[in-house]
Amino acid sequence: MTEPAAVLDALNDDQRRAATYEGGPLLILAGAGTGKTGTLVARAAWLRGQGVQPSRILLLTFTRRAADDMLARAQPPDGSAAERIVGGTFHAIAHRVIRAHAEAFALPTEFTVLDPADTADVLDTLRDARGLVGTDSGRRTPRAATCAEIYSRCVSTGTALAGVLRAGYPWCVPFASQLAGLFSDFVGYKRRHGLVDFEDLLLLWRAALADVSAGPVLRGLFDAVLVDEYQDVNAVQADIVRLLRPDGTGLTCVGDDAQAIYAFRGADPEHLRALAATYPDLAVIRLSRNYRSRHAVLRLANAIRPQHDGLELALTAERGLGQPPLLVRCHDEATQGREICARVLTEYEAGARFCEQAVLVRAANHSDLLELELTARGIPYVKYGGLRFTEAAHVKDFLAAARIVANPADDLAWFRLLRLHEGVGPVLARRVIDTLQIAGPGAFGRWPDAEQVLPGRLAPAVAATVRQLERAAELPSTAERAAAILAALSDPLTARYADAAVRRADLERLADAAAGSPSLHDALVQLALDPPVSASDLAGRPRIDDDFLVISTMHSAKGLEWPVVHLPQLVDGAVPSDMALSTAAGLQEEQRLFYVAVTRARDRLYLYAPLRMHHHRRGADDRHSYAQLSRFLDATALAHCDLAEAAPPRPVLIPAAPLAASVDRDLASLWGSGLP
DNA sequence: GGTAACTGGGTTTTT
DNA sequence: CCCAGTTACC
Repeated sequence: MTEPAAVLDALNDDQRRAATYEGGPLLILAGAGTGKTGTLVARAAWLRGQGVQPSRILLLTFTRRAADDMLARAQPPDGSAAERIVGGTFHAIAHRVIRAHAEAFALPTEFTVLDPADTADVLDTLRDARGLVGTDSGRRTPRAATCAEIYSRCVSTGTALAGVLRAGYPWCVPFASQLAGLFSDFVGYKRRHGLVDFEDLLLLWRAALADVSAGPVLRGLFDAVLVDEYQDVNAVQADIVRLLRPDGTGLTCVGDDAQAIYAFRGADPEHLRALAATYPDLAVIRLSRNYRSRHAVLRLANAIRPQHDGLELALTAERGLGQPPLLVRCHDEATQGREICARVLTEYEAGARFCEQAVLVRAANHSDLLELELTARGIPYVKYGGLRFTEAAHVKDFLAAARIVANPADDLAWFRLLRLHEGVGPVLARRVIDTLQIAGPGAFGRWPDAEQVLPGRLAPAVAATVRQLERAAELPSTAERAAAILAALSDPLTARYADAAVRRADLERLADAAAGSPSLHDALVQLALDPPVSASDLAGRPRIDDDFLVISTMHSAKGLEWPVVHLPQLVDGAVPSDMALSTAAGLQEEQRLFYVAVTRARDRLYLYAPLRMHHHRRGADDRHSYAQLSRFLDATALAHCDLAEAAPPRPVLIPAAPLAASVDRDLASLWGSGLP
């Protein structure tokens, strides 16, 4: 552990003032790249120096990576419990609290945590009863995942259903009463089955903190609370922080309202702006000396940064002038793909390895064409964001089987596992589950009855899987159980997926990762709260000599930096996303997202704007449209950029139509042109 | 009656 | 590419 004094010596004046602030509640307004993490770590060290026990310091973050990062820097990894700072994501800490007092929350000790996909599955099974299927009087009903989003938005913003629908889902307004019914069914279902979703984790923690007898106990566990990325808290999380530190003593919040990009999951930078009203004695310390980016990059960043009264901030460069961002106009998306490849290679030859360069996109599919081009040219890349590993079908199958082994009463898991078998659809699966009376104890014991429900030709395969899972439940170690589950799924997976071998390799890694947990249940909670971003993520870091270009969504890039950053698709409809254009708030969030993307670059920043956009459509009618340069690149912003034109597409040397016609004539001659 | 195979329409971001 | 509706098969 580094001594507090040494940690403080490494700080600049503002950072040191923040780290050693002795008054009441403190807001550190930390711009991008201003050494926020180091300051927070130093503050934790200073608090220890002031005699605060590490175990009485709580550090709340939004990603586990951020939590691990800071904990690793703030304390030795092998200290005793009393020497360790308590840290994690809001959800992870909530889970810890609830699990420790499960009986007070009327939950089984090993309650199941529903991830958002599980939530959508539950809603899917419940929505028939509320007439939320198919097309209702010509209108398409919201999809299960959309219902889940709406539910989550209501809860995490504390807004009534009607308001959420009006603001964000106007096309669902006609279904308001069905949705209301669905949500109340959903809550009932969760309570009956001992299920807890992400929102519940926070709600239950907040309820405990607000409780007359439990509140003071939970509050009293900590002397200091440090909250990272405060601009990303939702209403419930803001309440939790307030309940943890009602008078603000020992509270430190770090954030930057210009980097708030999670409104879609209920976050609102107003909570950060409201801190001053909540705590009249709030001190605000700004960190504006930027140690990441060159001055030329920061000029653009400062030009596009949205400012708010009382929280203005402009970044000043500590790393020299550098080159201005380069805006490259491209004929179309394919040209853009070639152009990015070319510039990635130029940078590579100039000394920037692939892993020192990142392509940041607004939506995961914006890199589709680029990926084709990268593959064609043999440039290795890894992609972050977009589809998550745990959303792949085979991973869900494995997790369902694991959930059955951990808790045979999990009927949602049974539903998925049974349908994995050839010939078993929703109706048969439901019947089997009803026969097994899954909700009660001893479900496995009733299997012989359930087998009678299945047609003779299907029963043996399903029975084999179930027997193996039953035996897996009796194995002593997590590792053995995970292996047994994988073995049980072997046959059905092979039958279901053409690429079963690849998928099995994924699952072997998953099983290995799970083997490290004290119990199968712990492994499942871990996976729900902190899903691996990709299959490669599970295997640990790629080897040190491996060099991959990084493709990431702008959201997943938050908090990271690269020497060279490429930002494609800077046209209206992509950046900003057309999904966000209808509201002023949506557009502001897009602008903050663009700000986040720009401030990831250390040395060089490339902006790309295709002038012609391709729209994927099945069949022959692929369409193109002419694209407007992103509205974020107005005259002020462009004044800080250099401009370039991409190499034009190759001219057409031979007109294609006559060639095609001659090939068609040759083909026709093979079977004669006319039939008798 | 129930499942699989096909077809047509819609695609953001994630703890 | 996923999802929902339709059709064709057991």
